[in-house]
Amino acid sequence: MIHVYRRKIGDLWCAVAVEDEKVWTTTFATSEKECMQQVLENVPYNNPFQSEEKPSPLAEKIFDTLQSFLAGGSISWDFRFEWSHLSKYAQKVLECLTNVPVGYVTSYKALAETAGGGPRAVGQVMASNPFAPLVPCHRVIKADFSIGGFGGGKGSVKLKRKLLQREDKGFEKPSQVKTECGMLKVFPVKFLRKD
DNA sequence: TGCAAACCATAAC
DNA sequence: GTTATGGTTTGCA
Repeated sequence: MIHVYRRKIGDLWCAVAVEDEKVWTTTFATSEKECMQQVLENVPYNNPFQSEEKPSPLAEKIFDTLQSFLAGGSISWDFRFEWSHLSKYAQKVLECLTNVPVGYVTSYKALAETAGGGPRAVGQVMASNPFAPLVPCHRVIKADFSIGGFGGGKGSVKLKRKLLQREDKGFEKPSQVKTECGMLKVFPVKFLRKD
């Protein structure tokens, strides 16, 4: 049985779906309705699930993590994602992405160069990212440093920008990080085009 | 700038 | 097997 929980953290709604010690999906949105809708989309359709008020210890831990993340902190990865049902390629892209630090962004292109495939394929993976925002899909932008798209409704691109600006650590120069697939280029949040 | 064509993994037929 | 579809990129006017 999969259990779904929700909570309002700051000005955002967050929700998680967990089963035993595994995390199926996490998500966030500006409204409770959107948020719940997104979680349900990521739970395999014929799996039984139930929605509950009182968080399990694991859910509690994830909410704590989300809270510190939304306050601008980094994430501790001491829980297990259930992503074995995702394609090999998707797993690879998501794994690479987890290495992008707070205060930096990367591009669809750079991610494609490291994880394989093409920029649009990377976009596909982002669009169906089951672990937002823990797997930081909001830190992926277009190669020209414009903001790019973002899942989940209308004002969501604005939300993406807001999240990134909240994460800005004042870094000045591009860098690269090590991933299981090789080096990945990352850029300071500052590089982002204002528009 | 703005538009068309190439790009690559998936989902739907 | 084939076609359509993106959170894209590039080239060329």
